[in-house]
Amino acid sequence: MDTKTVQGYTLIKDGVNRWRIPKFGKMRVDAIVYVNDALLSLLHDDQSLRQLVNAAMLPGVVEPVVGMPDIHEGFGLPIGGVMAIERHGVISAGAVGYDINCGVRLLRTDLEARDLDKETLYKLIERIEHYVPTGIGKKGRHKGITRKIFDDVVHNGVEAVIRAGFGDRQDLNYIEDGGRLSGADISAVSKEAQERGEEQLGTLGGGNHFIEIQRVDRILDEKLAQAFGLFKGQVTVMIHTGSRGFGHQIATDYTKILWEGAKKYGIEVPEKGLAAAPIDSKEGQSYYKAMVAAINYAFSNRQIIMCDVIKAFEDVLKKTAESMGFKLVYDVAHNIAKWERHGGRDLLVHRKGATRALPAGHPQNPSAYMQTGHPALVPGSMGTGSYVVVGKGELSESFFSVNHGAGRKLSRTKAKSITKQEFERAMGDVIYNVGSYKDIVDESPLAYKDVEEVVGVLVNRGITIPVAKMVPLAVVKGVD
DNA sequence: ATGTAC
Repeated sequence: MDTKTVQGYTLIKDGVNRWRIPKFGKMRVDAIVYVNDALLSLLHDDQSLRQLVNAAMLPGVVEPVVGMPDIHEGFGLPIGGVMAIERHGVISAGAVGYDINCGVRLLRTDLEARDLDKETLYKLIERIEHYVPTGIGKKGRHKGITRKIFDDVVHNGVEAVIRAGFGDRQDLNYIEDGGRLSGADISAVSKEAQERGEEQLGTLGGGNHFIEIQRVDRILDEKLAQAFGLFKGQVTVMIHTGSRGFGHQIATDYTKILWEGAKKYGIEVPEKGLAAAPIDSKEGQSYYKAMVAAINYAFSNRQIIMCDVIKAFEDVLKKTAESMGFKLVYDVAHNIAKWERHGGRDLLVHRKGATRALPAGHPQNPSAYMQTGHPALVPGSMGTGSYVVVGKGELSESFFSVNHGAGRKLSRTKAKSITKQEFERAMGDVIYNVGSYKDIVDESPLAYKDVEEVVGVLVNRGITIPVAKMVPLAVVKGVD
């Protein structure tokens, strides 16, 4: 029997790139981690496995809790964690994350990367920055409109911003859950969160959020790529952002409320980050209503940003969106909790740094992707590359989830010690909008795991099909 | 991730 000890836990190898922590102590279910040896050895210094083990102790948790190959330490559930809870179990804000419905959107075009020279790329990112406010605390350019439609947005999602003129009704078919979950209730959201939300709709934010102009570098599955409108040498645009200060405030508010709730209902919570209350309780219900408001908001935020990015391309290239072939490929959430049907029962699946990936034929696929499975978007770091994959095979164990990115290897603090030379070398020819490398050094490719390796783990495990790899040409990051 | 602090 192949075993390893990491973070004091004994893991048993149980299949290709699959390690099991059998339940012990207060764990109610086993934990499974999808990693290879190299990625497992990166986990020695962090607390991600302990966090996964702790999640396995929560009431109502369903076998197994799952760690993805990009797993690393977070607040509560690790980033790269999946935790499904049965109907009468608990809901946890920390298992969704501070950036509720952080997610990724991919746009395709008919443009060829070879037609965009450096000067044009610089103009494009400059123009994108003109339209899309970036950085922490920034307010939206569309405040006049977004304040008016705010209530509509949180309850009805992307449909509301489309009604206000951002994009086309067709877009709804290319967003997870049609860009809206039901059950939002603004009255469950604090005044403070509402104020932050009204002002920040249509902004990118900071940290790992980005807008990237990419070139399709490799097609790995010709048939699926064609179905997604992707071809080699093509220009694509990837947008990575979430619910900004709105979701953050909700997460902050409810972490406190659920912590008190846990005490009130006598739920043993192993750490503050996993603060949780019964789904059926007043506190749990309120969090769900507020969380869904933030989910709808984040989908809408990416919709507005998409429209602004397309406007920037129209300005610079002096062509219409239509003539450039702009089309939304897909939009996925990777910090979310939602009700899903698994194995004949309704489960509240918490995904934190994990992406849903429904395979071909799964009834929950949007109609456009029923025959193929929907694209799952896996951004790497800003200097390396990103993948489009599709789920396949034994995905039910992970509740139809795959990894969400490369995953951090160095903490932000540790990444600060990367030198300018190291940073520039890692960025290669990629153009970026930031003057000083110091402003984004913690987002250096060197701070991230190797996306090829991370994606390869699930490919080799037989639960994803790689479809296309995109490499960055130019990236817009937010700085303070 | 985040008006990065109760």
